[in-house]
Amino acid sequence: MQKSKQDYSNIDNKQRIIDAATKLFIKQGAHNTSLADIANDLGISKGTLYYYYSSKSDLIFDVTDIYMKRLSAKLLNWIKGHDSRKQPAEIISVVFKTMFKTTSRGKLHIYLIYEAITHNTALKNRINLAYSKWQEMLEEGLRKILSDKKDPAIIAEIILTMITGGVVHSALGIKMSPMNEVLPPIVE
Amino acid sequence: MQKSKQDYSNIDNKQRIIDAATKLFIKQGAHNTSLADIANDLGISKGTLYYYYSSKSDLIFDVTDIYMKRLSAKLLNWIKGHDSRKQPAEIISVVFKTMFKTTSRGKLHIYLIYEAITHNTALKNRINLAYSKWQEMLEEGLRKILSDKKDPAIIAEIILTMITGGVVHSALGIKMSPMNEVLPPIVE
Amino acid sequence: MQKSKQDYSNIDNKQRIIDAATKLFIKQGAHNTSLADIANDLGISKGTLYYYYSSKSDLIFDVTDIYMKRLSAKLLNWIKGHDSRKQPAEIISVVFKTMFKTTSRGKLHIYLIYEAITHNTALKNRINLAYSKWQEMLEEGLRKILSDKKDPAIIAEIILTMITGGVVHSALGIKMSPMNEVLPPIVE
Amino acid sequence: MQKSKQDYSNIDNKQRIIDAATKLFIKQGAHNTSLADIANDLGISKGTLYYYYSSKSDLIFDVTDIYMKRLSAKLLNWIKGHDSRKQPAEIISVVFKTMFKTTSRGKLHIYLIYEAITHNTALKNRINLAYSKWQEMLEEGLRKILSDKKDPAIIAEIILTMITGGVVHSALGIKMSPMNEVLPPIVE
DNA sequence: GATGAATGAGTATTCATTCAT
DNA sequence: TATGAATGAATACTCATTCAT
Repeated sequence: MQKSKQDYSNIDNKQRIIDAATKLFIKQGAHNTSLADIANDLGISKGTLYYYYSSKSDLIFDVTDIYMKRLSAKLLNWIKGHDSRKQPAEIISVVFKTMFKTTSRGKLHIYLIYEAITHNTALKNRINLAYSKWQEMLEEGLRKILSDKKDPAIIAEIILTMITGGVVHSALGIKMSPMNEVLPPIVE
Repeated sequence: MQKSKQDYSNIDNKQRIIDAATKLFIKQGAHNTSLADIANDLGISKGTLYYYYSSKSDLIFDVTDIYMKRLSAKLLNWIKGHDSRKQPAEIISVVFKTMFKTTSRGKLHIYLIYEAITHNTALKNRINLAYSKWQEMLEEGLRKILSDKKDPAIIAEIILTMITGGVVHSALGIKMSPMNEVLPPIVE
Repeated sequence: MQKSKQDYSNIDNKQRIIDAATKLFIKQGAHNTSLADIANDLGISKGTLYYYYSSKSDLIFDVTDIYMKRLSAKLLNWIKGHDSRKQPAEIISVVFKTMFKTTSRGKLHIYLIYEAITHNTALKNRINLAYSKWQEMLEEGLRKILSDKKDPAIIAEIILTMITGGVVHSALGIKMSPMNEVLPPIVE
Repeated sequence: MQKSKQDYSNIDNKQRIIDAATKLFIKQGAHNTSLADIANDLGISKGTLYYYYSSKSDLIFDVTDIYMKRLSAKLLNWIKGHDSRKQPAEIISVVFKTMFKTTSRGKLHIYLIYEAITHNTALKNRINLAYSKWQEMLEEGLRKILSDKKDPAIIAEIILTMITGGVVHSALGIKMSPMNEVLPPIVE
């Protein structure tokens, strides 16, 4: 029992670190956030940080992992829950908005992608994995609501690409038209 | 005369610096390229670099500026030159290809956007400006080839968003369907 | 009874620690072996290590102590056992070989000496003690096999110095002639 | 001219750094001397140190190189200058003493060897090179003063081994008999 | 006896920037 | 114009040691 309790607290501490890191990454990007920043934010020593994470990239990986899992969960919820009596554009608009809102949360998405691209590593694979899972989930969800003329695979790909592009544009402050104007030409 | 000649050579030197910087930014990203790297590559001293650029972000700005101008020029060429007898999807596919011929050029795009987002500054405005110009140009070009049912403004926006998203996906190594499969549901 | 049993196990644990430390010191040197390395190797916690050894240098001392005792024992065996009908050079060659069978063991010798020199302490005295004992033992052994013209004290000193030098040279990869070519000018 | 002057001062600065490093290495060993120590000692910033030496091991290499060259020069002087009317033991005693004195200067010799052994690299080769040169030089010198019965190569090897061993012993505080008692059994 | 957690001082290295000449 | 030299603040990472439980 004691052991399990200890494990639990250990996980809690890791979670606390991830939370703080996520918060700071959102503000400044991973590259511009030092381990000292994170330790300071948590009121712990840098040494303690290293007790839980033996390198900065390990930490970045976990931040990414958890972030991606959260997005996947949201997508899954949507697939299970959407009301098929509505218009396709309207339905998809919800996915888009949900993912977009989470995604554009402080540019984290872009920062993590940047890390993946510049420092190669496992991160790229992790993000790739997430994207192919999303592609599958979206396809499955779209199959139920699209007319037979549309290929769910292609539409899913378009939507994913637009989500990524939209996140970047939003971080750049480029204005986007509302979804109910943008989506119809694609899905209807 | 002498002055004008000096100015000219001054501009040449700036251009040389920008070229070297661009080359290195493509390879390693702006953040991971030191001024020493650039100076070395050119065979000049860091001091000389500072004679032409009083800070690293000034240099990054100029690199971005020139890069964006070049992309705009490519887009303009397309508008003037495209053959309106072809299918819309096919035509737009060419835009995409001309703008980001190589993955490495796509990487530069992301790197510069990253700098713009993380270090705020004038860079963001510069990129914004480029994007709105592209939006206009695309709209104008699309007006000639789209059926009346489609709104060129919305389609232009979709295409631009997909270009940005596509560049990112390609840098991540996410497989994309060929444009001529992706675009039809949107433009036809 | 219980107490004695506990003591016994306590000694066993210390011995296990010394064994692991020795193994790692041979590979990486004492300076480059962290207490975490040793604890990991043993599958115990760093805390436990500190239960048995209150500082790293205490541990190094014990490693040295046991190592030196083992070498002394080998030398003693030689003195008791050598066959005086053989040539002196041949006999002494055996001493050398038994003491430093492997280069790795030779490396340990140097590493420990380095610790003794850089961190002064008791270590230097401990090693000194070993060397004077070896000097005595060698003298005694040589007395039996050398011709009367040779002073066993001086010859013993020469041999010990050459052993130390030889160990260092071997660790450096400096080629050495075989002992039976080197020793004759000295002992015969 | 100005260039040559600048080069010269650059070399002077490198020399100043090497001198300070040597001094501190003698006191504490290379491993225990931080670059901050050296910079402080010189009253310059760590950044400046890196202007001249791009890594610590580069600096250690140069310290070793210069130290080895100095020893080689001393040996050369001896070969040119010794008086062949004296007894062999007496002559060699001078080499031994000269090298020994320089060598035992603050344990530097051992520290550098330690670095070579633990951190492999180019250092080992550099030291190896020095040793083989010394072997040759000693051989040449000995050929002139030894009786025909002695093989100069073997005697040179013995002497070098004893120098290395003697340096270590001296750093450990192990007493050595005077050379005129130690050498005769070897060279006469 | 044993351990997990926490620490803080230290270490090599990087880099944009400044400035006298 | 051009540069070599100097800097100092920052950064990721290491490790012996302590201590409450």
